[in-house]
Formats: sequence, C-alpha cells, structure tokens
Amino acid sequence: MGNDMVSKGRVTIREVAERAGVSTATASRALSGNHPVPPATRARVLRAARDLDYVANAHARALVGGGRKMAAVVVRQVTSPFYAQVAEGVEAEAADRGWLCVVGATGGDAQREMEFVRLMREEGARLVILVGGVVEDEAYRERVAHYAHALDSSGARLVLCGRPAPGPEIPALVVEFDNEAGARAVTAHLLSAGHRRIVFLGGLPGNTALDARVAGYRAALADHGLPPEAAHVVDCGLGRAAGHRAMTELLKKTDEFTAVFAGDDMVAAGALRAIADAGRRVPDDISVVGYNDIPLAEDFNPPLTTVRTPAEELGRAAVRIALRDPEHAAGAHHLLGTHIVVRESVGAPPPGRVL
Amino acid sequence: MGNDMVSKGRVTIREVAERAGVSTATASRALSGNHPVPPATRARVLRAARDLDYVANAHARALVGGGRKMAAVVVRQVTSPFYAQVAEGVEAEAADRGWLCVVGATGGDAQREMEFVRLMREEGARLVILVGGVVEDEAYRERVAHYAHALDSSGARLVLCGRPAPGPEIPALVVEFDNEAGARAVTAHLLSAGHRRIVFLGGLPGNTALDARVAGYRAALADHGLPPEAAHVVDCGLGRAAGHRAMTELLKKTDEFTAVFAGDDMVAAGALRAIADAGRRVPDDISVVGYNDIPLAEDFNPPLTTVRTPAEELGRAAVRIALRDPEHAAGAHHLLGTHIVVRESVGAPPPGRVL
DNA sequence: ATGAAAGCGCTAACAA
DNA sequence: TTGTTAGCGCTTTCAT
Repeated sequence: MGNDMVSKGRVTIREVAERAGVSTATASRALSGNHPVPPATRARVLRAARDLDYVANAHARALVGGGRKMAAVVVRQVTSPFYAQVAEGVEAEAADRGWLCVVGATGGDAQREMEFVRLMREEGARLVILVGGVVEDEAYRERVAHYAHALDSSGARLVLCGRPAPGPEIPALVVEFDNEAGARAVTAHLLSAGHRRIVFLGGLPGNTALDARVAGYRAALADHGLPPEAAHVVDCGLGRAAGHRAMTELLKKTDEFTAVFAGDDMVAAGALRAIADAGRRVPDDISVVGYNDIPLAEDFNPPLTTVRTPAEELGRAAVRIALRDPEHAAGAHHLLGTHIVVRESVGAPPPGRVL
Repeated sequence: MGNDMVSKGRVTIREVAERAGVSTATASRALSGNHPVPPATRARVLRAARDLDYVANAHARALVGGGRKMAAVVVRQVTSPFYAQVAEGVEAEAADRGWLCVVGATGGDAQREMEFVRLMREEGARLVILVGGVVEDEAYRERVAHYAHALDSSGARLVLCGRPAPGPEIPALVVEFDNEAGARAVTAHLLSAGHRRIVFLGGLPGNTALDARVAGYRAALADHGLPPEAAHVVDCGLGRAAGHRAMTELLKKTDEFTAVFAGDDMVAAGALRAIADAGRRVPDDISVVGYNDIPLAEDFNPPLTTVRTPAEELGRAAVRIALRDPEHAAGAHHLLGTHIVVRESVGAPPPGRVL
C-alpha cells in the first residue's frame, strides 16, 4: 500500500525525522509550520510524514501544552430528539472552531454524570456542557458546585443548559429557554381558543424545567382571571410511555377537561395515542399542545401545536457564549426565546363543554 | 470549599505525593491500587488526593501506555433517529466496558469523515465505527482501505456498519442489517395485501443500503411472478423533505400505483404528509410502508407499518464483535436480522384499482 | 537554519 | 516497602 516496512505500532516523529534526515526538532517545526524552516527541508519532512502516514500523538502534544481543545456535552440520552438536537448544535459549533466534541449519556443517573465529568477532567476538556432539567436538591447543588470549582481551577468552563446554577458565586454559566414564558404563551393560546379546563400532563415536582412550565401554565390561568383551583397538574414525568399511561388513566377517571398541555412532545405523543385509543378525537373532543417542537411533531396525528425551542441553537449558544468573553460571562444567565408553532391539534372546546 | 490554596492549573501527582509525604512512585502505586502498598501510606495518599481533588492527567497516562480505551462512532448526523440509536448502542456498550465513546458527525461529507478519522488516530482511539450507507465508488474504497490499514497498523480496529468493505483483504469488519431480506419481506407483505403497483420512493443509486433495499423490492416482485417493468423506483434520496417533494410530484404525475415503499421512515413521513395534502387517504387510497421503525413511527398518521432494524443492537454488536475474538473477526461479515412491524398504514388496494 | 536537551505528568523498571 | 531513574512523543528554549 505504498509504505515500506510498516513496523507495528504508531509512527513517531522520530521516524519521520530520520527519514527526512533532520532532527526531531526540525521535523516538529516543519510539521507545525509556525516556525521558519527552509522550503527544501520542509518539503522533505512533509514528504516523509506523508510516506509514513504519520499522525501526531495527541496525548504527547497535549502533555506539552499544545493539546487539542475538547468540549463535552452531557445529556440524559442521545436518542431523545431534543437532546440530540442540542448535542448536534454543540458538535457543529465546536467543529466550526476546530474543537473536538465528546458526548456522554447518563441515563439520568447522577453517579454516571459524576463519573463522566471526572473523565472529562482527566482528558483535559476545556468546556463541559450539562444539558437538561434536574431536580434541584442539596445533592445536586453540591455536586455541580464541585464540578464548577474543579473545572474552573484548571481553566475549564462549565455551562448549564436548562438547569440552575447551584449558587450565586459559582463559576458556571447557564443558558436556557424561558420555560415559564413559553408555557404561559401556549396556555394563553389554549385559553383564547375557549378552553377553561386545561390539564398539565407531565409534571415532575422538583424538576426545574417542568416546574417552570407549570408556573407559566398557572400564571396564564391567573392572567385570564381563573382561580388557582382551575389548574390541574398530573405529575407523571416525561417520556412517551408516561404520557400514554397517565392519559389513559385520566380519561377513565374524569371528563372535566377539554384540553391538555403536555410537558413535552414525547408526552404529547403518548397522550395523543391514548386519546385515540379511547375513541376520542383531537382536536374535536380534546385539544393537545406539546413542548419543544421536535422534528417529527408535524407528523403526529394530528400535527401537533407546540412550543418551538430551538434546541440546536441552544447547543451552539452554549459554546459560543462560553468561549466569547469568558471572564465576564461567568455567572451570567442567558435566556433564549421560544415561540408557538400552530398546527392542528388545537380547536375550540366542544359546544356545551366549556365548563 | 475545603481545599487550602488552590493554585491555578491542574493538581499533579507530585503535589499529592508531597502532601502525603511520599514519592510520586508511591503515590502512583497507592492510587492505582494494583501494587502492594501498606494500608497506612495508602490511606494518606488517598486522603491527600481527595483533599486536593486530584484527577490523573489522562494524556500523561496514555503516553506511558495505560491510557483509557476510546471508541469512536462516526455518523452522518446525530439527529437522525436511526443514527442516534446506533450511537446510543455504541455508547452503552462502550460504557459497560469502561471505555470512552466519542461521536462525530460528518454531514455526509467525505472530507469531514477523513478529518475525523485522522483526529481519532491522533487521539489513539482503539476502535472506530463508521455508520451508514454510502455510494461505493473508487474514492470510497481507497479512503476506507486507507483508514483500515492505518488503524490496523497501530493496533486499532475498524468496523463498518451498513457499508461494504472496500476489498477482500482489508482489516476491517462489517456488521449490518440484511437490507435485501427486509425489503423483500415488506414488499411481499404489500403484495399479499393485494397490491401490484408499488412504487419504491427514495432510491439513491450507488448507495449500498438503498440499492440493497431496491434489490429486495425487485426480488419480491419477481417472486410473485411480476415482470421487471412492474418495478417503479423513484430516486429521490432520503430525508423527510425529499420524500415529501417526490411524493407530491408523483401524485401529480401518475395514478398508476396503490402502494408506496419508502426508503426509510423519514421518507415515509414526508410521503404521508404529501398524500394527506393531496387529499388522499392512507391506507384507504394508498398504502405506505417505511424502513427502520424509528421510535416515533407509531405516532405517524396513520401508524406506520415498517421494517424493524434494531439500531441500538447494531451499535452494541459492532463493539461487541470488534472486541471479541479480534483476530479471527477481521474481515468477517455479520448480518443482523430484521422483521416487519405491522401497524395501520397498509390496507387492501381500492376496489377496481388492482391494475 | 538546525541540533541538543529539557521537561510536560505519569508509570514501571530497578535499586535499596 | 519505598525511592530513584528512565522514558513515553512531543514542543520549545537555548546554543550553535
């Protein structure tokens, strides 16, 4: 295959230097290109490197200081459309800057999150991005405060996407969507379609993202002069299966609602199916809205009205903000806007059922 | 935060050793735990490490030989549900073995693929997994043969998922689904529902995965005694947008079909929408099948009959096979089975339109 | 312009 | 049991 005598094991710069008849120092200079080297020698070295199919050892390079910049995104699971989009955004923005991007999945387990962050510290990641809402308890605060200080003290940056900073003086920055505003807006949308009995499906008490959506939901209800009791939150958590189960149960139990606000689009998918299984129609009998506008939301039955949270942009923003203006940004809180995407899952409540 | 005098920069093993009053060698031994160290000293070292929040420098460690094992998956894009599942499988299997997993996205660009593989070589990845069908031309064969030899000569392994080995003597192994069998099976399913005019939507000439599906489709047609002209392949490529566009056009142009076999579920999503937009019903007027059974295929309108390709299992299998029985496996070709998932997008052709 | 040599942080001989 | 030393592959002074 064009290379004479491949010795097992990686080709080192020494072999390149030897073949080119120069010292390793000269070879290094020629290869990196940022030191004056006469064109002739330079060409010989480059030639040798190509012949040998030499690639530098990133570890050795990192050790001596010139390591490749690496960013890490940590998500619950890669197969969640929302997380996948965030990861893609981070990957894209990192790649644009010549950074390497590692993605880790935790399955929602704090233990695995810790291990992964530790790993990233060992690997010398310069940027760690933690994505997704969490239940914000003392353990969380301690854990993340620890990440933040550890990372910071070695010059790396921590960004929290959709989860809160564990305290005021913490060297981490947070960028997230304005969940409360988004939820308030869709709820208002439902309200102005005539719905008065709207159930929120997919609460997860303690989870910052969901709590904010619930708060927005309640706020919208209040805005319209409805009493607090008008709110009906089903704490079934997220995921298609949870949505399906909870919706099925709800339909058996009560009739006292005309619309459902699903905690996210996956919950909406499950709810939609459950409603259809129960022989009810959307939006004629029941209206449904979701959250996130995942890529296939328009293919649901019916196409889902939902809140668009530009997930890829969130990922891109996370790295952009972290890398720009680094000192000043620490501790900052960035809020990204969202908007409603109107499709076909919302209609007027059935006549006589406005309650 | 419990640590006295954090000097900017990473804590090294030397500082740990000093604090514990031992040499770096002893510290290293105590930390790694695989050398006899008296419990007392060991405890002191561990204590010091914890106080200082020490994490080993992975690069230094890698340099000296004990580096962390790293696997890399390369996909077109992380947001494709199918690729995401494969990546998740690889990630999971890698994590189970204590390996680190990096995922790279190429956007389908050969250039970026090459850069990424080079990067992985630099980083010392022990396993590189390339996922997804490709158009198999000379450039492809050369490129991948090069990866294979380069990786092999430094002791790393290459696995090709859903794409062919570039030649017979190449140190790479391929694991993929039996596309032809799967396609043949769904086509037979359509045939036995009574359809005779089935169009294949989403051909991509030269692409190995799609070509195999088309071959299976043609084979099934032949199995049922249909002439070759019965095949109707629309080469619109993959993706929801492509499917939507192609289907819209097709509906304008002809009426000579009662069923469509979409190249994958995303194409099916686009086709479904186009059919609905044209005022036709699935499956009453037209039947549709997809390929892959992505997680949301059951939420399409109507729920999609499709071929289940266990993507996560593909990812897991890739690493499992590559790591097991390494020498013997090289050059091997593993085929994973698939099966049809029957949902509601297939019905009998409209009466009088069997053709 | 180029080579010799030091050193990044760590582990593994080799001594003691 | 523990410390001293060498060296992994590379870049970078410091001489030449």
